[in-house]
Amino acid sequence: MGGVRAGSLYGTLELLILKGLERYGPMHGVGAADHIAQRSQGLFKIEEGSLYPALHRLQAKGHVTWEWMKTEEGKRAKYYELTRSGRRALKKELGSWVTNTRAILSILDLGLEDVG
Amino acid sequence: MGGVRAGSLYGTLELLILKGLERYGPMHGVGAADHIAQRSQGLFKIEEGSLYPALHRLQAKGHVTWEWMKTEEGKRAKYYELTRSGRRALKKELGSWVTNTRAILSILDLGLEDVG
DNA sequence: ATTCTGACCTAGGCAGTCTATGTAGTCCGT
DNA sequence: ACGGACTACATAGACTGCCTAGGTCAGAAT
Repeated sequence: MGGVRAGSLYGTLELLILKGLERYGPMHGVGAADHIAQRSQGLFKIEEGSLYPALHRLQAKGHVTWEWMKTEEGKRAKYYELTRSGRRALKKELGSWVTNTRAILSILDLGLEDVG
Repeated sequence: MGGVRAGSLYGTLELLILKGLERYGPMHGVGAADHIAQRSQGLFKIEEGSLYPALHRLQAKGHVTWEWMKTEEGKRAKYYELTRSGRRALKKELGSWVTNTRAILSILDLGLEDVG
């Protein structure tokens, strides 16, 4: 059943979404969540109650914009795109995440080989 | 002033405390927090309002026990010690943390060299 | 004795995720 | 054309965990 209460990524969801938009260009909400699920091999299943509020926060901060478009199956969906500010935020938050993770690794007395 | 709102370690505080107890044996609350601050080079400053509730949760789960003792300066303090169940929990949560972190690394398209 | 300090405690706030539920647009079979 | 199924979006309320901002109490220092 894999799949973890994604409390495990508390605080990193916005970062993961931004990264997805950078890698693949405009995506709709469900697409972004799917991307996260796939890249994590199904470990993180983002629920809609987490997903949409996160997208709305990103938009409120000006990190993304959106427009209605059609999916490949012809359904209408909001396609989100990174803004310049979003790219800046991505870079910055990526840096923080790495710094924090490095610190936790050190506290846990783990080396890279344990994570890789 | 370095020091990050430790929201950055949301969900990992109990794990970090357990690890400290494993490494150094019985410690009191402030000692555990100091250990985390030191190993993270001052990045994580655990506030008392986070620290004590976390210790109480660990105790409620049976992962630690405590007894009153004296610090080197002669002050009384609760010294916490890992229980068997605590060691098991440590091992398990360590594994989860590594798994989750690995997944996030993959989503962020980062390699070990970026974290190490 | 009084003050100071270190360790402990807790209520209430807040942010982010989840559960549960609801809505609207599009497709498809009949 | 209509009904039903499906997809994407949306949101209220619960819950968890860290923080702020108070406070208590024992022992040391003066």
